Amino acid sequence: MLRLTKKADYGLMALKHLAENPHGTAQSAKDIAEAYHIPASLLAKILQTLTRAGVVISHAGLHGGYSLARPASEITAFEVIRSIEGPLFIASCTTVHGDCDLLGSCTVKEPLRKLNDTIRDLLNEMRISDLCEESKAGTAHIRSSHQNSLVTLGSSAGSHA
Amino acid sequence: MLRLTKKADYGLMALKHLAENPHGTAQSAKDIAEAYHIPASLLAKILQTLTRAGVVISHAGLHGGYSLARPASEITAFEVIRSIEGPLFIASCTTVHGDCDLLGSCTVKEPLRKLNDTIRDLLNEMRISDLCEESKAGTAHIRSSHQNSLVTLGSSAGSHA
DNA sequence: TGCAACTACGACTAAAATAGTCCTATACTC
DNA sequence: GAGTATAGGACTATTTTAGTCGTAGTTGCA
Repeated sequence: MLRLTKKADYGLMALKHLAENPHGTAQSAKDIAEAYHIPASLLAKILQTLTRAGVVISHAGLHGGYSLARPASEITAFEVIRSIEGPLFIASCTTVHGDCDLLGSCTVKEPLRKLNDTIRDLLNEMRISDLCEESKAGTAHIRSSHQNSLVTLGSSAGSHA
Repeated sequence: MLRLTKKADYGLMALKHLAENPHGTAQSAKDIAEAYHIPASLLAKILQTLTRAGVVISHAGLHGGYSLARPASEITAFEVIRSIEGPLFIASCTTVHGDCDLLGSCTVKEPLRKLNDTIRDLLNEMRISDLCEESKAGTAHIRSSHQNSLVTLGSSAGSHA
């Protein structure tokens, strides 16, 4: 449920890759794509989108490529995903303007809007630098301040699969 | 981003409808579908799925239909969505078994898994009865304990297109 | 100056998921 | 047994996602 598209996945991976690049030098879409075995031309388009969104900086020409526009700690997962996937809403009936196909007859829109806000907020607090820490530190923490209110549910959720 | 399918939407709406049914008598898929202007045959299939999942009880024959298998307060949004959409994971590369298309090369799987867990937990705490309260009480609260830490971002998210 | 390596971007095709329909069988009530 | 309902599989249509291609523009360097 609630799936990210591959493009968003690839985008996050590429940004993480750039963030981990020690020298901050530009890396070509092709090189990054090869590192993760993803289609180079597709990743190129994704990085172009992220360039327009101001998340990365592009550098054309020989030895060109992409680099982060800001420190990894200042780039949120939310802006990356929204840049790539566009502004969507969890309830499929609702559009950007808050409209609803079903108009008055849709009764779940409001409750879902709150859920949507919460998820957006979670993504807003997740940074590219967090992705790096995760893989380095083994099992880390996305945000310690959340843990008391949110991660409590880890136990109550054991009933799935 | 992170969109629910229409089927899940319809399913939640139908369950909310059943939960609000004062007498607890069975309601036919056709009647519910007409109330919300959604395709009757599609809703019928969704309700059949929910029947198999043990969320609703079906009653064939004249004056038959569907009713909740349990009190609305004991049915979570999570089980409804998972029943309808199947067990998915937020990272598109990951399957039910925790596999990843990209295998070792996917670096964002782990951090996203935590996000996935958190979202699942949120859905687990959201009950059908909550959907009903929302629309009655006007603007209610899914979980008051969330508001201080999360809903702050409503403002910070206004910066996009 | 000219080539090679890169980004930029729109048009396009392919594949997969979602949405919705149809048909037949079966169950139940009156 | 007639009528109304669920059960469910097969099917089609639509939309979204994924990925490709071609061309144009930019830059660095020999």
